[in-house]
Amino acid sequence: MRPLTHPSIDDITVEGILHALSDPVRVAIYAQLADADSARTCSNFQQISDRCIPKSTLSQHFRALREAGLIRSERHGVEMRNTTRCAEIEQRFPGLLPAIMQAHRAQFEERMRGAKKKPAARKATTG
Amino acid sequence: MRPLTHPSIDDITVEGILHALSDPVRVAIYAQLADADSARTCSNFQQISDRCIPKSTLSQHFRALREAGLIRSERHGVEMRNTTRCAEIEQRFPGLLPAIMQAHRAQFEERMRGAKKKPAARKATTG
DNA sequence: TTCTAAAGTTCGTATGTTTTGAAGTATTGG
DNA sequence: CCAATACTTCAAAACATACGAACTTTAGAA
Repeated sequence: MRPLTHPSIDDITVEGILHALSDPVRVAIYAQLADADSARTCSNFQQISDRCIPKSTLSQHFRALREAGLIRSERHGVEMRNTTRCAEIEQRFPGLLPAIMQAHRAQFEERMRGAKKKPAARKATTG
Repeated sequence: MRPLTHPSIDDITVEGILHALSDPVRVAIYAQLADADSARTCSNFQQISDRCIPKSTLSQHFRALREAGLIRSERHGVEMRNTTRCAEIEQRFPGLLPAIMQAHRAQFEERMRGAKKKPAARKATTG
């Protein structure tokens, strides 16, 4: 088992952050970590999530977040505790994470509202 | 040539925006479009960019931006004029794009400063 | 110590996405 | 109609992602 690598704060990139958070599962994990202190471990998140995501897939998602510099992972006994690096990132890219998470919350709430009335609606303009 | 499709404002997602802007070429295109009114066409951007990016690749990048809802493309004669949809997006996800573009600028300026002194420096903590 | 369970990680493969040269499509001007 | 311009589409290779199976690490029990 290769040792966990975390990028130094200076090696964290905007592109890396955006790519990591452009996945619905990863942004949900990150939101859980940032929001409360719940879902700190891999299986903790697996239990909480409504969708059934395999362990191996979740492990890769945590790795992606870690290598993008968004979270820090530490082994505690048999489990892996994950925490956000939001304070560091806030210093390097002020306002970035709050704006993304705010937009994410807004979208989530909008979907909740939409789910009550119209089960599925698609639209697209042409030209 | 299939007609251009632009998502309606309600179908634009945070994940889609983040994914589109997680590519260095696309975020550079978007920055050009948002910043000045330069680089509005595909070949216009090709001339401005320092890297040599094939036309077909650029075309795909413009498509990705368009389908994420970030830009609007209109044919004017033989060329394609691209404009940002930032006003619409600002209404739907307030603060998101400004924060991303601000972080992008900060990173760009930092790279410019770094390029003068240390040509290449990598660091990573372990554990 | 050895066994077993729990929590993650890694590997291999199937599947999906991205890049790019070559060929194709609109549009304009001669 | 023909040539030039400015893209777009296609197809194949390169690269990335998902997930089951097998593996590693740690803790606690026997």
